[in-house]
Amino acid sequence: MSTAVPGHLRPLSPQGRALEADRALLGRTTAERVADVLRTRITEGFFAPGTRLAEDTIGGGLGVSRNTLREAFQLLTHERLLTHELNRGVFVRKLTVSDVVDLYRVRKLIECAAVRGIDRPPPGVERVVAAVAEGEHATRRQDWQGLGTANIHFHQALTALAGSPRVDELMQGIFAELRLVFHVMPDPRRLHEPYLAGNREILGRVETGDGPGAERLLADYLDNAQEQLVGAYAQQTAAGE
Amino acid sequence: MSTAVPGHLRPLSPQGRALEADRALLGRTTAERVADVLRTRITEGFFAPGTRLAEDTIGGGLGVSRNTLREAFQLLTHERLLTHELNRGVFVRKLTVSDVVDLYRVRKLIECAAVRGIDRPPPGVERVVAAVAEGEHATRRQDWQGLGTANIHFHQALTALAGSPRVDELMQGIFAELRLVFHVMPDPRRLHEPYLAGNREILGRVETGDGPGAERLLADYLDNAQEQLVGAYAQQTAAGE
DNA sequence: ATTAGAGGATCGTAGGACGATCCAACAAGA
DNA sequence: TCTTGTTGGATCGTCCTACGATCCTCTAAT
Repeated sequence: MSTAVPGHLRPLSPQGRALEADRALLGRTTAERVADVLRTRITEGFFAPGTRLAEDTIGGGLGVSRNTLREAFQLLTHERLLTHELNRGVFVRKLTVSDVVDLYRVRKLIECAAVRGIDRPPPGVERVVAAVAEGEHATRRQDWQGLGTANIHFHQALTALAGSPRVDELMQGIFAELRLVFHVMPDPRRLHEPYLAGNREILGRVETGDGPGAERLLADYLDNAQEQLVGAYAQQTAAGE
Repeated sequence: MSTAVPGHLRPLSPQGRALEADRALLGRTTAERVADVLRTRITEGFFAPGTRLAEDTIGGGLGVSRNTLREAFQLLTHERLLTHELNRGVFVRKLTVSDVVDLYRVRKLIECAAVRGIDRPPPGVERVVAAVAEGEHATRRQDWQGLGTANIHFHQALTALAGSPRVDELMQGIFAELRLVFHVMPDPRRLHEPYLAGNREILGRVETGDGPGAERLLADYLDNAQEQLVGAYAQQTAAGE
């Protein structure tokens, strides 16, 4: 089951605060760790969309009981990474075209709103800067997979500007779903490289506190990306069936 | 576990379509039905925030096995209605003041964005109209609890204008959390009645296709509501401890 | 070729077991 | 008195087994 931060321990001493990071390793159930493993496998493409994850096979392979595994499955089902069909089992999610459209609808709504209000260099820009650098680094190494990841980090950093834990969580899910889409697409370079320049441009606006400018760029950026992706994805999924 | 719509049955005949509504009762696991029961209990205030839900007690009371119950708990934990503490069990969530602040941050972000783009009477206004009517009806009957519900319906209808299933789902969770807040507040009339006029006013703007106007009203509305609620909630929670 | 079964695989749910963890109460020591 | 063990009970985390229900596939009969 999922962990809550126990809020009633004791007032944190400085040393106590230093250990806070390690808490993630402790207060976690097996189911959560299993979910972590599977999540990674899925988002990295090891389990392709449509793959069936049988309780027996996976549970046996990971050495956990069916109960525990089912809890992990449920976690991931809630994140929309798996779909669950009654009496048939769980499958790696296969997104429809209209899913992809909705993904971009949400992105436009949230990401644009997150930057619109900016009127000075906002707290949290460092993460945006870091993500752009990460993308350029990956490009130099011709690591297109890594570029895709950096791209996602860029947009996560943008949404983080909204300063809302709930929005961050929502978008984390959105981006995880997006990865599912990316994994059925060929040629990751063509998929990700075109947006590198746009990222830097948007970063420029954010750094100078030009929220409306950033929003405009971002909106165009996302419209473009959606058009590209949806077109290619429609073909891809049509071909796959 | 959660149910996916089986997409491979057959093209729906007219009669088949008529039965679609009943499917909710069938293709659902026990865990989901249990979650429904508990969700209702929680949002209606039967289980107050902070209440512990012991596996034994609840499972025995509902006549389901621990496995199933744990799945239901997990569902609700994901909806943030329960918190789970390792080796201690699950509790009805107690929101902090900063939770409430975040709730309103998200509402402002989403709801405003949902109405901003409007430039003509949008599809889906009927639901907004209906919600306003529901609120006025409840007021006439002095049903303040019902007014609160109508209020939530109003805002759900607004967010639905964005036309995004994912946004709808997010906001459904947000409003469920909000109910948790309402239940620790006394005097539901003072809590909900002041916003009745605002609702109608906003509806007016939406109906005439004045998106920006609706957004402005809504932003003020939400700022006000947040201020009111946070102040009272801070007192209330401080008093409760 | 279509349809109706039969069989096998897998899921949904129940129920039991046992170690691990937490909490409260109590005892010993500074 | 306050602090620091110690102990016991309650509850959780995880595993295991079991069995009916459901779905899928393959075969046999029309």
